Formats: sequence, C-alpha cells, structure tokens
Amino acid sequence: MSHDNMDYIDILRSNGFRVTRQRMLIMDAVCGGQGHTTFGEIYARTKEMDTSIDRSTVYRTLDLLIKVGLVVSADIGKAEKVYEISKARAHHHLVCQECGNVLLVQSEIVKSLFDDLERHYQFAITMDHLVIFGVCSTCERDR
Amino acid sequence: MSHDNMDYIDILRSNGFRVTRQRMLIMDAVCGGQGHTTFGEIYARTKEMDTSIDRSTVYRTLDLLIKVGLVVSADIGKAEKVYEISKARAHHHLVCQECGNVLLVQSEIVKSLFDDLERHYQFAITMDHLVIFGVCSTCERDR
DNA sequence: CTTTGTGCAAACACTTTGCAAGTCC
DNA sequence: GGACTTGCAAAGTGTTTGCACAAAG
Repeated sequence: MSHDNMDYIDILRSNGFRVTRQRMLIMDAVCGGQGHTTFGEIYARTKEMDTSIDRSTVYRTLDLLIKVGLVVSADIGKAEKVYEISKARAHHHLVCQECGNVLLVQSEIVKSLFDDLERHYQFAITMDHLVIFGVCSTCERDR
Repeated sequence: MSHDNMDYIDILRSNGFRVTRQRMLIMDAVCGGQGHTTFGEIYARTKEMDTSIDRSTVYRTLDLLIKVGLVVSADIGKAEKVYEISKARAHHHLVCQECGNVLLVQSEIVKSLFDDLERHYQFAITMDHLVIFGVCSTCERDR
C-alpha cells in the first residue's frame, strides 16, 4: 500500500469525519492505480474487495477525500474524471488524443508559466493538474 | 454577424455536407456569444429564432462544426463545455473558481511553455484552449 | 429522386438525493 | 445512545440514438 495509513486516518478524524471500512477500501482503490484512476476503476476495485459497496458511497467518499485534501481530481478529456492521491509534488499531464497515453510533466516547467500568469493577470492559480492534449511521438510517426 | 458566411458555406459544402437553415442558425448562435458559449446558450438562442429546433440537432450540428473546424470546444470546469468560433488567433482561459469569471490569455505567454513541452517530451500539442483555474484578484481580496 | 438532415421520443450514462437501517465513537 | 454513514431506489442532468418524415442538391 503506497499511502500512509496513519496520515489518512488522522486527517479524517481531525476534520471530524469517521473512519469506516468503506472509506479505507476506497482510499486503497485510489492508491491502487499508479497515478490516475477513473471512477469506474475505483468502483470496480472496491467491489472486488466488498461487493456490497454502492456507487453513491464511492461518489460521496471521493468528494470527501477531495475536501480534506487526500485526493485530487482532474478533468482529463471528455470521458471520466481521474482521481489520484494528492502528493507533495505537483505535476501535470500530457494526454495523447490518438492512443490515450498519458505523460507526466514535472511541475518546474509549468511553474514559470503559472508565475507569469499570476503576475500578469493578478490571478492566483489553484490548479494542481494541468491537462494538455496533443499527439505523442509514437502516434505522430504513424500518421 | 461576426463570421464570414461564405467561408462557412464553402467549408461545409467542400466537406460534402449540406447547408441547412438549422446549421446557419446554430452557427449564428455560436457567434452570438462574444467568445465562449455554452450548449444551453446556443440552444436558447437558436430557439429564439426557430422554436422547432431540437436539442439533438444542436448537438449533432455542433459536433459537425467541430469536425470541419469551424467551431472549437473546451471543457471549462465541471458544468457545460463551451463552444466558440475557431479564430486564427489562439488564446486561453483563466477561470475564477469563486465568481466564475473568465479572463482571456493571449497565446504568446503560453506559447513558450508549449514549445518547451514539445521539445522536452516530443509531444505535439494540438490544444488550442488551455483552461486554468484559480482565484481572480477581486475574489482574492474578499477572502 | 436520391441522399442527407431533422424532429420526436426514447434510451443512455453518469451523478446526486432522500430516507430508513446500520455503524462508529 | 446519538450522530454520522451506508445501501437502496429513485430522480436529475446532459447527451446519444433509431426512425419516419422533410429538405437539399
């Protein structure tokens, strides 16, 4: 398990929320995908561990985890949102429109753009995931 | 009317599509919003001009207009997509999470980021609308 | 007159909500 | 025990589809 259970439990408790079996499972399911996980994947993975969990519980729990900052979400195109464990290190995504592959972009490259925008437009950027569409080198070659 | 009718008709015809009253009205409706227009706005505006137009026609027509490159769309948050007439001049959006206001960012500032990313990751960026969330100066002040 | 496009209605996918029963602390 | 959570079922929202009729070329 890649997340620190103590942190997770403490964060929920200190925000006045209870720690339940379902919330543990859903948190694990989000961790399960390396990086991005769709709602469908999270739901399927929790179902494997406990068939009685309902969709609505997963939706509610994801909202909760986002609210307390344990999970972040990003709109990665027209399909489903992706969820992932929030990490200290911000990063961004390059999504290939042809094959659907996702490349990770370290934050530094984007940081200077954000700084420019903040200065220029007096706009505080809160976004931790930028999603940029395009065509990866492999697909470009096959065109 | 801000778009050039001749272009519009020619582009549809040359792609083998027919020119219909509905398509004209929907194209006008997209032009009607200065910049960004949601599906709801487009639908309402076409309804004003012709009450018999159906939602499905608007959806189908927007897809068509996007396919031939007359219109572009962007996911501007959780709610509705926005549509706009494709223009020579690319630009991007800063969306305030508090008040919903949208600031326009001229392409030049973002251009260098895109160039960096393309070089660094060998990834051809096709995106013409970047949507960046944050808090505008007015809302920041009121916090 | 042939092919494409439209309106209508129904289906769909995804998400949210109200509520009684279950559970955490 | 009391407040918070859950599962269930139902409703909501936004979008897509099948089909017969209408319109464009």
